[in-house]
Amino acid sequence: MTEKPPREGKRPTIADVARAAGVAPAIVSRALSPDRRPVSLEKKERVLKAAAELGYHQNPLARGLATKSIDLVAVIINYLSDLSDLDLFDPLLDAIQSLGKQAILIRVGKTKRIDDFLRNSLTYHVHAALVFSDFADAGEVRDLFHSDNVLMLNGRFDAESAHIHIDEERGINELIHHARGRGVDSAALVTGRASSLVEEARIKAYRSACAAAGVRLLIEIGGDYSYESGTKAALTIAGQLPDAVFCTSDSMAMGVKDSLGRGGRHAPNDYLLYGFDAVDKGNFAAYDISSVGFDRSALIAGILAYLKAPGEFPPAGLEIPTRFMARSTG
Amino acid sequence: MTEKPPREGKRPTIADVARAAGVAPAIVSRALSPDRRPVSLEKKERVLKAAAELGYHQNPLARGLATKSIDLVAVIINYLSDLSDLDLFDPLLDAIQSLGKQAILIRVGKTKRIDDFLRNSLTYHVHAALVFSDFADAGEVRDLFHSDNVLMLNGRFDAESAHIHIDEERGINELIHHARGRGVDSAALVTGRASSLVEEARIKAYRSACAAAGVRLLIEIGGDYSYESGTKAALTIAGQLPDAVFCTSDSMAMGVKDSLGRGGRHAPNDYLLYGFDAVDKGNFAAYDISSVGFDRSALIAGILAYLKAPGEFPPAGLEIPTRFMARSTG
DNA sequence: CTGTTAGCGCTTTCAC
DNA sequence: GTGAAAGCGCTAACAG
Repeated sequence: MTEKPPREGKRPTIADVARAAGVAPAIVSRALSPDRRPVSLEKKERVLKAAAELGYHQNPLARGLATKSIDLVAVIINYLSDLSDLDLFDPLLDAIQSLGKQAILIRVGKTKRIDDFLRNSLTYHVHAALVFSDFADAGEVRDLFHSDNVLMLNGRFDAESAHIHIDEERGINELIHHARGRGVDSAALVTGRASSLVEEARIKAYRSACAAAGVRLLIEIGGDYSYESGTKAALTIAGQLPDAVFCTSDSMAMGVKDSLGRGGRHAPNDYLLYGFDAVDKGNFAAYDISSVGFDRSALIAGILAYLKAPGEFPPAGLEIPTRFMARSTG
Repeated sequence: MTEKPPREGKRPTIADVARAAGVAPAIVSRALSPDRRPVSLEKKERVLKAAAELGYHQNPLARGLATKSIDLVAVIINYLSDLSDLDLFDPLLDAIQSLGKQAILIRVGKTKRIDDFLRNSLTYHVHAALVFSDFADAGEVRDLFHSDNVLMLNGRFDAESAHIHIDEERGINELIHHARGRGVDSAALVTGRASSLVEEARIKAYRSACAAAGVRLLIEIGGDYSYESGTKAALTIAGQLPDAVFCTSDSMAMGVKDSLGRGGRHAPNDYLLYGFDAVDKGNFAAYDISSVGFDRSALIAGILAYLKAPGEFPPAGLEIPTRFMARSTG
């Protein structure tokens, strides 16, 4: 595919195509637009032919400047670190690209001054922002993006903001119910970073479900979702092993399993073990941990619907149910 | 932080700041530039003050159009699916952002017509492209990007292209040597997609290292790097269990371990098991698999150096050695 | 050092 | 349906 721009070293512009096709630049713009715009069929064909011959490709910067829009979707996350991230972001990237858009992945980490590195960046002008990170609430995020197309997926939404909410309560209730049914009387809860609203709600759901079912929560141990923090938490738990250990992430449950296993305590014989996330990619035989999960393709579909027509997204947000998934540890 | 643009509903432009500060637009541009550009200290201060008061933020689209450059780095990958991806891309994102740039993640998948969805996109205009995917060779990639700043990390480099090469041969030689030292005489090799140049080289390295060390390669089984493909491969291997099983990814080794384990065959007693990648995030106790790895921070540092000064990158490319890492399975 | 001018490449009025 | 012209917001080049 050898292409020779008319001017050496420079890429052909719309003006070059116009000259080659013998029409005005505006006609080229219309002919090449995906929308149906008024152009005679004959000229349109001439333009298309000329564009192909010259190897013309639109400059998205110039178009963006003129239209104040850009086919970029910002995906804002805390970290890319968990197995469940793989399950989610790989299909998400695919979905975004299937729309002809591209994803710019913003890893917030523990940055405090997020706006410093957002304000002057392209991110500021994206078509839409998908906020998984809990770094900011809906109002702050709206202020941070030029676009109003902000989809909150971090639980920090308000009346104005589009959002998708994972109904974790339902799955957690099922889980506790299941544990109770297997005779669980006492339990330990291993949690993630409490600074997250989602995590906070998750913890509360465990507490109230336990209370309602009559499961005594002997201890709560703070982790950070990671495998390592699970192994550490288990050290504390081992002292007084409860009937069950609930973890707010699968990775932590894996850590708990290995750590307690080293002390000869094995699930489900010596205790019941429950994780959270129900990762697919990480559903290894050695860690077949009962968990709470949801239909990721439903989430992706919801996001896709939002990206396609943000205006038509249900104002009340979208709700995605979770379900308890029994595996071998509980 | 309430900001009121001079014109209702519109964001302040450089012209607004110039007016407020009583200087010319060009002065504002210079004053706000991160580079040291000729501006009197006094005016610079006036500009900075006015900009702050107006809540001015640069429009990167306009700057990009004028300068033909943009602070965006394209990261081109096949999939985001493996544990080793987490180990690599999380710190990589962090590194890119530490440079004030942002990463646009292109997931090629099995797309054939990659250029269709690249040509008209912003990707075309990025500051640099980091090519992990093996979708194209150096020449094609150069043709695909406006920028000449393409760093090949997929093994498909040529004399002209900047590249970082992971010297896998070294680690593989060490691994085979180690296996041989433990009495391994026969082995099976479980491979990934052979379409990848890196994988092809990896397979060859195993073959020649085995030949050199006197290890008979009884069988080669094609997988796709995934855990599932490892479990499948093990079904074939189980028929005639060799002394060792070499896998070109840790995930496949995990699958092999579980699958053979179900048949009562356990490493390292019944056979030796070796993976490849030496993932950290996925170094779970249940899968403490001997593997080949490299210093990921060295790779990140190399990429960072390239992004900072592509012109000063060693023309011969950068070489990163791998090492065998003995764990409990071999 | 400063300010004016001329674009970057595209889309969008708005007359014709 | 068509095309001239006016920007989008910014920076580079050039005189002053």
